[in-house]
Amino acid sequence: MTATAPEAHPAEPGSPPPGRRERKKLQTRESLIDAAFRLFAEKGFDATTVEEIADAVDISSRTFFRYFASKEDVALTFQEEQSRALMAALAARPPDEPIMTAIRRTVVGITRACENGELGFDPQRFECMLSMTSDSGALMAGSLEHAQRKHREMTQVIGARMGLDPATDLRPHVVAATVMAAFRAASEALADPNFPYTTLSEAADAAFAVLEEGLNLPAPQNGR
Amino acid sequence: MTATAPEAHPAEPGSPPPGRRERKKLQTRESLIDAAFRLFAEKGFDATTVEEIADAVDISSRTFFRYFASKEDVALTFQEEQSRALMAALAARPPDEPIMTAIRRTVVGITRACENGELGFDPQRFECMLSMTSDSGALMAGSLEHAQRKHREMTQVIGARMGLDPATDLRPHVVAATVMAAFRAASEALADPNFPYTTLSEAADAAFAVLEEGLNLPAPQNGR
DNA sequence: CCACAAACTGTCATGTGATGACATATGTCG
DNA sequence: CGACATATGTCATCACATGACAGTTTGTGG
Repeated sequence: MTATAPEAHPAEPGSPPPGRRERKKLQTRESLIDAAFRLFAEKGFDATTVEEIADAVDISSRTFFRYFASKEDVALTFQEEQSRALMAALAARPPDEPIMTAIRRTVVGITRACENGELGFDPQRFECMLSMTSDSGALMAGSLEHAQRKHREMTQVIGARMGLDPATDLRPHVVAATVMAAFRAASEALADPNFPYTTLSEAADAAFAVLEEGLNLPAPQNGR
Repeated sequence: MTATAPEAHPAEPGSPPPGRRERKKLQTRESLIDAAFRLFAEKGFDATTVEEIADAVDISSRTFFRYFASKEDVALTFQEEQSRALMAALAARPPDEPIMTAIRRTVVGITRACENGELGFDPQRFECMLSMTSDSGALMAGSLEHAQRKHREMTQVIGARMGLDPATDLRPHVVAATVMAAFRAASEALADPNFPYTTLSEAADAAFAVLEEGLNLPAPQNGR
């Protein structure tokens, strides 16, 4: 968690990964993720040990840690892809949209894509992540920390879109944080059975709607 | 982190703790916190081991874990007190204040109190927490998770103040999340030397100001 | 094709956080 | 004081994580 990851990213160079070595590495990595999520879904995050994951792919646990910095890290690959997609989609929105509108549409769009499995991975993983995250405190913590790190990138992207320098203007920071917040509020509402929302994208859309209405207003007792 | 805490709270019953046993327990607890923060300040959070903390108070490390559920937990006692104070202060605001205004004043007030040591603990701890949290990923994660848990209480308090039921209305959730977000944005701005803020309370006030102005507006190139 | 360098892997050892089990010491109360 | 509850220490154990070293595979160049 705390240490720097072993940069085992999906690889970026030329489309045909030059050597067989690279291919094998990628394959091992994917197998690990697969096995991990299978076990997570089956026994939960905390109850799954690194050794089990490693055994499932027939490598030593030591080697596992050469692919992922921590157990959380495997699960977080998911959020990593998600936020990568999100950032890209945001950058592609028409530049004349007001910022929150652009963000709302982006977030809701990406979330929906996740739910529908249009993002290159099994939508079951999406659901798996959601439940695991609320079950395991450790994963929750890791997930929040990951979001926090992404937050910084997000601030840059938002700043660029707003034409404001995040180094000197607070506004991009506040916008970025607020977006995360809306998303988080949506997650909680989704977990609560009292709410009518059945999908995260739906709940997120509602949260953004609240945000756009403005927050300060409803003074306690009189219809505003 | 993930497990439930050993409910070793400051104790709540009659002002004079009945027996000597309770007193000793309380004292041990305080000593542990003291020793922990001394070591944290000296060597950092990650580099301090539970054994060292325990040794400093001359108890076994096993006993340490009977007082605190985890190493993070010791550091988080701080945030615990802080959010307790915050929640109380919020509930005490005049009920006719618009919600965000009430929150802004509460948060800024409590933060200032922390900075000035008016909250029953050494303000150095405040600073210590700030730097530790940004240095240690583990503590950062723990801190975020703690905030997440507090978030739920906060949502209730805010809901009550707004006269809205958090079980069926998204708005209290979004407000609570947004407040946390503003606070977090302020923390980051404070860490960045480019910003002119020298205290967290100052940065937080600025963040809330941005929030009150509204977020959606600045379309990229033309004055809104 | 062979030799060499680089990189991947396994094994072993170690440190740390966290928890269960059990015996012991200490405070509490009749 | 004696019975009881609770706190603590010791010991054992597990899981995550990392460093060190050796063996193996792969890529490269003669």
